[in-house]
Amino acid sequence: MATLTDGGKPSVTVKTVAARAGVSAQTVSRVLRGSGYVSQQTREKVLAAVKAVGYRPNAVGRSLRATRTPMVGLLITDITNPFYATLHKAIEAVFREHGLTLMLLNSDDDPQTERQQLDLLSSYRPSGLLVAPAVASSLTAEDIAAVGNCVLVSRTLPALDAPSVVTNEPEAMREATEALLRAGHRQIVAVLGPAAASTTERREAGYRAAMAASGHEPLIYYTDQTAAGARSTIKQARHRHPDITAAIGFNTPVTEGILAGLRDQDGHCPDDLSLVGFTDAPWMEFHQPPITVVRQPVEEMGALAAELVLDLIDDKPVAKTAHTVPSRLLHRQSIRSLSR
Amino acid sequence: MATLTDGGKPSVTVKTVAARAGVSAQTVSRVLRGSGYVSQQTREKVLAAVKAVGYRPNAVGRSLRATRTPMVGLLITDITNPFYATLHKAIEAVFREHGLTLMLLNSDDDPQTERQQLDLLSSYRPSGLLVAPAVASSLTAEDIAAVGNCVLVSRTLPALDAPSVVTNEPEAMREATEALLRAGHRQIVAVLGPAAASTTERREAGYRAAMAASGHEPLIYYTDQTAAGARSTIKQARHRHPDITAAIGFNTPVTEGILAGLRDQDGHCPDDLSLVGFTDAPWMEFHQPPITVVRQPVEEMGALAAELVLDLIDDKPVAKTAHTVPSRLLHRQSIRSLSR
DNA sequence: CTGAAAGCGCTTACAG
DNA sequence: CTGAAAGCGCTTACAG
Repeated sequence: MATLTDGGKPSVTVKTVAARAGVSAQTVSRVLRGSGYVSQQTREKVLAAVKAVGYRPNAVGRSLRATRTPMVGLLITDITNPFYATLHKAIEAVFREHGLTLMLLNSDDDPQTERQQLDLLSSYRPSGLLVAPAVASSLTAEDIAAVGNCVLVSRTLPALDAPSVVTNEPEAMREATEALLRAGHRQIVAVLGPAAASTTERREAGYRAAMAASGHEPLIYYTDQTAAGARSTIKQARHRHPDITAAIGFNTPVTEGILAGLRDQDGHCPDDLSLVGFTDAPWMEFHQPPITVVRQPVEEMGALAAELVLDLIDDKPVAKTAHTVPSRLLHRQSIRSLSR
Repeated sequence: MATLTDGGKPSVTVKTVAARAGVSAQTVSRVLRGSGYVSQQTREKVLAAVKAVGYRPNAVGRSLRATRTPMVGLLITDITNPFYATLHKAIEAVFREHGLTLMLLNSDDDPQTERQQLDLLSSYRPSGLLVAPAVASSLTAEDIAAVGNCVLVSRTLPALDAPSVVTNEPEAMREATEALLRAGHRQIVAVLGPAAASTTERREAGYRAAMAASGHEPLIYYTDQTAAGARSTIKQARHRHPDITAAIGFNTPVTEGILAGLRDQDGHCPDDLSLVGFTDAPWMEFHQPPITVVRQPVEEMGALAAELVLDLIDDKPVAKTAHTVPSRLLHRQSIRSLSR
């Protein structure tokens, strides 16, 4: 197998094709790109030569000449979070139609790794960038401008005045909290993500608004947004506040962690703890009880974010504001009614 | 924002740095790569110049010269299948340490898309490739040799004589089936993936072996390996064979589909249907009942596959055989005992 | 220890 | 409709 540096056999390039077809290299290029006028006869000769010599285009040469690579980065915190996996799929589908490659980069929610990954991406001179910034992200407006055509997804960052795609988290979270309040719950713990994340802030605001409006005390726990973190957090919370009757899960992993922790304590949902999740997952539908959840339109968010990047690439005007896609509360059966 | 073609301001290259530092371009290159001898004084001058002019390396130029890109492709069927998401994460972690970028490509389990994605990857002249081939994959040994340093993951393909990383599916599946048989089940339906997939073949073989050894009739349904497909399949199976008492789920999505379909029919696990899954997922632990499952060592499989690619790149000998990582059955509570 | 030259594969002006 | 020249940014021999 080839190493990174060995020469190997002389490679097949446009020149090889040109020689075989008896034309010049740029005529080959024209035929291959389908741009400019080429006579039918020449085209056929070239195509035949391409087959004959087994030519395979080299994207690196093309990118170097173009000073841009037809590639967009997707810099997220964790691909094993199903929200991001679904987002990736939706974005990729849009870009593929437009001949753009989506390059997935994991930051592990670590600012240093995030910066490394961005530098890496940036070294390929990509055409655009989609980011869900890390919690303590150190990315600046300049970092992002250096790549260009950047859109934030799900998470935003005050320092970055880029367009973003988010969902109406405050309203959706308020609605979720109100559903619990309406069922008679008063001690409702919100198990959130990292305090510094924009998603936490926005969801927390909705929770607080609902609690304040009803005159009840908010109870908030921050986590690292993972199932393991939420699992120990919910146990701690229930231990310290035995009067908790309901919980809200920040995202799918956190909701999983809440249920796992509850089970660790031999508790049952909804008898011992009512639950509302944020972001749907397949298992929530057939879980016993089925989990009431704020359903985020993940595919729609991905598609919109991709379209915004395409608009930026095409120099179309894009508002540097939050583009909001609505979520809605999906009532299932994880809320126990406390009304008597 | 920049389009793909506009010139923009003159870009900062090694030449810019060289001019600023009063040295030649290849001295800059030497300092940046840390290769060859450079005097301490020169190194400092160059580093200062790099900062002063805001130089950012261009990987495209480097790759063109090297005729290889330090990038390995991961061509899978569906990133929203948590198995692949976890696999991606594990592989990426290994490659990152070695300065290799992992490029994720979705085939949607469609042979045509798979070929397009491989062509795309191949146009970047990557250093290696990891593939879980599509069901009716048309990939040939030549296709793969053209990229080089290829390792198959999870799924294999007879036409491809490449090293592969798999788990001991026949044994693990046999063990899972035997656990059901031991609990007194006789009508056990195996809800598998696509008939043509190697994973289906291998898991089916284990299931058949166990059924044959116990003298009971196998009952097999093939699916498209998605939750939606399995959902309608299990309903159909239970309708046609009302005596079914147990099911085996091919992978996480199929196991989800079985539970969803069971619920659609107002059935309950394990009272109306015992269940064993293949491939663990977080929710299976706290589901009521917790799901008994064959746990695949996904991270380990990913790490091993990555190491094999690294070995191939380094021209180390790698056996073109299946490298097997053991799975084991994790007993939880989704099997109802029928013994009286 | 450092530099001048050449070339990786492609495509963009510029001619004809 | 087609071609000769140049250059995208980098690094590999080859000299000194």
